[in-house]
This record gives sequence, structure tokens and C-alpha cells, in this order.
Amino acid sequence: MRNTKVIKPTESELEILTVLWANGEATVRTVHEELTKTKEAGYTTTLKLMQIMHEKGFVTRNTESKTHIYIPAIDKQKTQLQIVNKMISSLFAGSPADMVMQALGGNNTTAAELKKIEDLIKTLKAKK
Amino acid sequence: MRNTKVIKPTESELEILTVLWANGEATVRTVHEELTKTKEAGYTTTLKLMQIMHEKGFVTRNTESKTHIYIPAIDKQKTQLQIVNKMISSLFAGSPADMVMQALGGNNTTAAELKKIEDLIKTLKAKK
DNA sequence: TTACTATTACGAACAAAGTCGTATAATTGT
DNA sequence: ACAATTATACGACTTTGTTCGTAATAGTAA
Repeated sequence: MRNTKVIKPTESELEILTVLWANGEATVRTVHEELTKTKEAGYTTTLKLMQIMHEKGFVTRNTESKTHIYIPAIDKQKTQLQIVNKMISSLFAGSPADMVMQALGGNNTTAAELKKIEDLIKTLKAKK
Repeated sequence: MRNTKVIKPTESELEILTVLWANGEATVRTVHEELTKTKEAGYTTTLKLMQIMHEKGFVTRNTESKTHIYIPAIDKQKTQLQIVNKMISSLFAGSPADMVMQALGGNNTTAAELKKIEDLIKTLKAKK
């Protein structure tokens, strides 16, 4: 397997990736506009971050036109999984169940959410 | 409510807190020994980190004897919950279920773990 | 063409986290 | 009593992440 490489996007990079994952691809302008809905940031700051992400290989980009188009280069699922797993091992002594209990217990999770999880567990148990 | 204060231990601080939570209290030496099972670190580095945590109020300490004894000052559950919730909102669009799916789907969770979660869900549903 | 605007590139400043060396003091063992 | 050991305090340095100003360039409109 090739994909055991450990990638570690920072907080800010994760925010940007989230926008890219949601849109498939995006310009700096678009990403920046999206981010500033939530928080303050200068345009060149966002630009710089995305350039660094490009250096790190987190995104690729199409530079044919002057306005570059950025495309996420790391997989959403894989990245999420990696982060969640890391948290499970560092904060929950390696027990996913403990983590899930925190997640569900604390939040006022909706009935629909609970149902989804129940179904998932059924599926997982069936596979065993 | 008094406890809405946002605490944000860093990675390293979290590792240290984990040891303290597990032991109830501990000396720098003990914590350091525990940490170095997993990773490299100088003794004074661990010391310094714990001193900083003291400044931040994450731990208290008994300095009666020369060798200080450190005690966690922030709640394990609360801290875990805060971190998990933050992750849910930033990485999983606010859906705990999505996060749980990643956590359970990716890992090869044991049957016992699955059972625990199932029971938890039953309890939660009963409460509604 | 010429002025205006949008975009990129890039370096510099800053901040936060982590690392470590060294001085000093308490404790222990001989 | 004194040498060796162990612990704390603290400052300096390094690394990593973030922020932003400025210059150069491409595209756009008058």
C-alpha cells in the first residue's frame, strides 16, 4: 500500500481543505470569501496558505489562466480517518467506543443521527 | 454556568494530562518516564511543559517536598468533550454520526466495542 | 495606449509551541 | 561533612504556523 503516508494539515489548512472538498475545486478568491464568512483574514494570507499547501502537496493547481484553480490532492475520508484515529489513540486510550460515547453523550444528538449510527453498527456486525 | 471557559491544551499538554488523569497525580519524573515510552524527550522539556501548564491553570501542584506533585486541574470528560465537539463541527459539518462512522468504519472495532455503543444508543433513545 | 484592477510571488515580521543548557538548591549516601 | 545525585527555575534558541506588505504581472476597460 502506498497510502500510509502521514499527512498533517494544520487547523487553517483544514479549513481550506474543507472548502475545496465541498466545491471540488476553487480559486483563492472563492476560498477566501468562504473563510471570511466565519473569521477575519487578509486575502494574501489565504493565498499564502494555499501556496504552502501546494508545496506540501495537499493541493494541486491549474495555472493555465492567470487566476489559478486549486484542487484538493488528499482524500477527504482518509484525512478525516487519520485525524479521528489519532485522537482516539491519544485521548481515548485507543478505544473508539469511549470516543463515540463522548461524542454522543455530550451532544444532544438527534434521533435521526442515532438511527444512522444504529444502522451502521448493524452493517458492521453483519460483516464479522 | 461557570464552565463554558474554553480551554485549549496543546498536543504535548494533552499527552501529559492523559498521564495525570490516569494516575490521579504524578511527579515530573513519573510523567516523563511515561512519555518516553512512546517518544523522545528531554527531562527538562517535560518539566518546562508542566510548569507552563501550571501557569495556564491546567494543573495544580503540591510543592511541600522538593519533588513537586502535579494534579490535573481540568476535567477529563469536559476536555475530551470539548475537543471532540470542535472536531465534529470543523471536520464533519456538525454531524456526530458522520464522525462516528469514520471512527467505527475505518478502525477494526471489536465486537465488544460495538456492543458498548449499541447499549449506549439504547440508553440515549430511552431518554428521549 | 494608458490607467485601473485583480492576481500571484515572495520575503519579512510575528507568535506559539517545543527543546534544551545551565545555574542553583535540596536530598541522599558514605 | 562532603561528594554525588536529583529536582527546580529560567532564559535562550529553534521550529512551525500565521499574517501581511509590497512588487511584478496579467487582464480589462476607457
